[in-house]
Amino acid sequence: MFKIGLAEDDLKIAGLVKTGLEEQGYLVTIVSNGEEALQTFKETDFNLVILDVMMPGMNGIAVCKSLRSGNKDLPILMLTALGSIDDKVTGLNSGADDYLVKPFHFKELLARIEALLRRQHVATGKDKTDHLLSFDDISLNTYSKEVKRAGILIELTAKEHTLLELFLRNPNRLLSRQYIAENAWDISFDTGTNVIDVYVNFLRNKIEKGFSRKLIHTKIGMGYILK
Amino acid sequence: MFKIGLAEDDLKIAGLVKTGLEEQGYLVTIVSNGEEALQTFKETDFNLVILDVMMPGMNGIAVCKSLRSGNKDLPILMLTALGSIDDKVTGLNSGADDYLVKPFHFKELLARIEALLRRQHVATGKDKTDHLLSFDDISLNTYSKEVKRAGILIELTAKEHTLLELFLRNPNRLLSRQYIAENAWDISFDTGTNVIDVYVNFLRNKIEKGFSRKLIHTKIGMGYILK
DNA sequence: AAGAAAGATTAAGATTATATTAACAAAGTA
DNA sequence: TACTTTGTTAATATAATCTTAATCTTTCTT
Repeated sequence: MFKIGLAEDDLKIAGLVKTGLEEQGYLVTIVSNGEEALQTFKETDFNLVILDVMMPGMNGIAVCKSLRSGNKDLPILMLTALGSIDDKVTGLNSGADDYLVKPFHFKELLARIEALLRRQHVATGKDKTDHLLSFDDISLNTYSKEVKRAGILIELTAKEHTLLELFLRNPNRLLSRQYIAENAWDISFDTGTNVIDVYVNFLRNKIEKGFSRKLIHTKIGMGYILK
Repeated sequence: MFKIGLAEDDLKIAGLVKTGLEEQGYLVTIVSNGEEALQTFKETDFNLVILDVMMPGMNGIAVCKSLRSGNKDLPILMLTALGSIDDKVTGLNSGADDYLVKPFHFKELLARIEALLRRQHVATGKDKTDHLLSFDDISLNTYSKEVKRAGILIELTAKEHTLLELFLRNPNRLLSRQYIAENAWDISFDTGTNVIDVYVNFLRNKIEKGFSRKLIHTKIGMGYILK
């Protein structure tokens, strides 16, 4: 459940946006001037705020700067009737993440909100679609434990699954045998075992045989990498 | 130094954007169709990519989706002549972070790029490029273990990689054989070996052959220096 | 300039790393 | 318990890397 703050003095617009967002399952808090916005949105539990630039008293730009100085993570979307380029640039430079000009289509506002939230969540690692890992044409669902490549279901054993998950959580990154041993097995010292090699081989047979692109590559003397 | 990828088939626009961004200190790589975009921007060292939606062959939406599946972090900005709301929504929903309609003002593009990069930096908490070592036109990614010179991928063995990394961590600094032996090999006393000389030679063959500038220079009686 | 020292280059052999297979052990299931 | 599946170890084959040592080239010293 995402909590969105909306600072907008035009009550008609505010109401429409609130209704629309609530239909999408968002929790919306409306304020109608800059001071109130600053006061309310300082709270840490807002996932995103929408600021109108033109408001009585403190304007959106000032609110944005002030919010930014206290909370660098908060996604801020500016909303305004001003359409001139300089206004947009000023808005974005004051710390906003996006800028939308009125009149706007609700659909576009929604898409921009989603883009911002998506990014926020990817970056902070707590994406709501976190259980879906994918790379190239392979995907792994940590809930259903289903693995598919190019749409084709692949059956993996528990260890193979764990190993693939480790690779999918670290794409384009070389994983040393040591690292794999610690994270997919519970080996913290060198036991002289070759389980990892054997399992990489098992995994390759299942996810690469019959497909043209290789996924797991060997870097001799270093480890394995998914790319 | 941020590296930006630009996929745009209109060479006039591409040129203008490139020039403008380069004036701001960005490094810009242009491609002119979707397939090329996918191929080039899959590389791990782009900080942001700009995709035109309408391109010959694979379009921007498809490129965006595919890039997203491999790299969740990469900021993507879509650029297009289509101004309809549905196009914007489709673009944003395919994984883009922002969407700009042509004709646009360069100032706005720049402000939006800066907003995206700012967010990226804030969200990841630290310089996202601290695993990238570089000197002149050579770069080494300590995550993916990829080495490139002037954009060309160079395959190094484990020892060669370790040796290059040592040089890149000590640019413009003379490294004695003793120092190299201790840090890239595990030799702490003089064994009378010439492995280092041999490996510097191997490394030179891979990173200097075919390029005009020398990187590793010999200081007779002292050691080697990267400059 | 000649000889000595330092470094570059090459090739062969030693060493190590990896892929693959099979056998065995452990765990789960009927 | 017997059977099946999964996980682990070990052995082998193959390939790549690393090291050594010999020779060639350049630089330094006298």
